[in-house]
Amino acid sequence: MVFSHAPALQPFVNRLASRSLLTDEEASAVLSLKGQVRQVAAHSDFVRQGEHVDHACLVVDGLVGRFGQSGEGARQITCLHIPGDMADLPSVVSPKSAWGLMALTNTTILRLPHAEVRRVAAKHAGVAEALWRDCVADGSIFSEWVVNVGRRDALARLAHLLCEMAIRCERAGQGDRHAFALPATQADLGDATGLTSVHVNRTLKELRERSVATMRSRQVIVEDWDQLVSIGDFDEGFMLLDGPSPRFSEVA
Amino acid sequence: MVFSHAPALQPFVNRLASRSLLTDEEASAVLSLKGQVRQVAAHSDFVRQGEHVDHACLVVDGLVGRFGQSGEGARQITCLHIPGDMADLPSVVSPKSAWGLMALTNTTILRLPHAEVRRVAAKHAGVAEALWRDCVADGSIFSEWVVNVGRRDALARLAHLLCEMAIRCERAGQGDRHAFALPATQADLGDATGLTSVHVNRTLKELRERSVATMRSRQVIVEDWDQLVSIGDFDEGFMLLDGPSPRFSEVA
DNA sequence: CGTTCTATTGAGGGAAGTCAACAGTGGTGG
DNA sequence: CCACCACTGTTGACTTCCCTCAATAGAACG
Repeated sequence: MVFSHAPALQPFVNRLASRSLLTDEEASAVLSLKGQVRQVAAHSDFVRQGEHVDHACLVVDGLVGRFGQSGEGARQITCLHIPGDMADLPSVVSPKSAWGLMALTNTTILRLPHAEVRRVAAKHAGVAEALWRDCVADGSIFSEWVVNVGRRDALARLAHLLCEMAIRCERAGQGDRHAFALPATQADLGDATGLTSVHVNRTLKELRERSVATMRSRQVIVEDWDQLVSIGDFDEGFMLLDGPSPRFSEVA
Repeated sequence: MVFSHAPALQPFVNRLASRSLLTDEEASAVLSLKGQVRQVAAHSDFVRQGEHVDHACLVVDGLVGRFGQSGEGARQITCLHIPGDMADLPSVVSPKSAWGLMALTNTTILRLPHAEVRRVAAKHAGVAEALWRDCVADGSIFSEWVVNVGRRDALARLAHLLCEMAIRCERAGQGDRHAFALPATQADLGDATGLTSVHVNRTLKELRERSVATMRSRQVIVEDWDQLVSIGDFDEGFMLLDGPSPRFSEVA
């Protein structure tokens, strides 16, 4: 059953509009995309690595992890997606999924057929440009995660992750940087930071004891933002938050 | 001085064409891009993190590292770029560079003004699509690096990196997977894998003693490809090498 | 109201880091 | 053409951060 998903799509349009200038026509073209709503149970994979997909998944509610797997089955989350994110936008352009997607908590997604997205992108160059830019923003986050996992110790890694999620939740209108939802287990955080759940536990304890941040019942409370930023060596430059880039679609 | 850079651009067109279908007109539009050739000395940065750039850098010859930095100055290379790669293609769409670029060896680059690239992308939707897809391919590699650095031990990390570079060099027509150039120091490899140069040294020694691969005078000799793949837990799926994806630019 | 996740804590081990010394290697200038 | 110097590679001894294993407590769920 297909009807207007505009309310579910609005956060995604907002996300696009934060980095790209969209005309009203383009914004409403995106808002009028048709798709199917799906519920995904906590801890279940809904896109497998290597699978060919013909739709993209917009996170409407919940939390999604994009992950890769090592041969021994160890999982590494490479990005977390919150409501308003298109978790596998790259698949629109490259339909064989090089990653898996899992729901970390009970999650609602909107499945948008590639054909739909492609049609809109083909018709509106400004939309194609915005989607391209959105992929670049995600790539920039992956890049920073390589730095995080490769060059920072456990305390800094977790602090960095919390900073990133704080800013992203704030911008998405889901709480603010001092209090936001992060419905992931300590094991999930370990998969995101390249640590074990045991070490995540000890590290969170240290952040708590230093009165920097506390995580309880899937909520993060940041008591000392500046210290969290300092411990996490966090510079938000990689998130590409400087406002819309000039559009070039119309240039002759 | 501006003249035809078609020979320098051809490898880039080949790279694009390996993942995207380009018409002859589109290919020649890319080939006719104007730019400036620059020499960059080994170990020098030529794009700084956070800098606003107005051109993209095509690697013509040599080896380039894309990197991020932690607060203590520790460098983490997030991607290596070989000839034919556009090292900072994402900047075309997001001109504030969230990463730095360094030459690992004496390198020749071709600086292509964003305005030029944007003009061609705006005129030829198929080129825009190909560039978007190229950014996605790079993003997929970042993602895999997160997995590599986060979930594999030193031996596997290096083996994985060698596999990746072997395939990429082979596809770019620079040697084959059993013998290719990798003009990086052991310290550089450490920056790429999140290890210290000392540990890279010990680990390369082990690969050598196991008769899997040898690195000497900036050349990698792979003696046992299958074992290298096995040790590195390498699955080339993430490189998006399955041939051109269908193009959607013309769809009404 | 048990069952099953999830969080917490301790003890011990191991992979990689740090520090330091020395050996190759390659480029440059006298 | 050789001598020097800076860079890169190699190896050893010691340290540390994080992992592994294991046991228990707490929370969520039916």
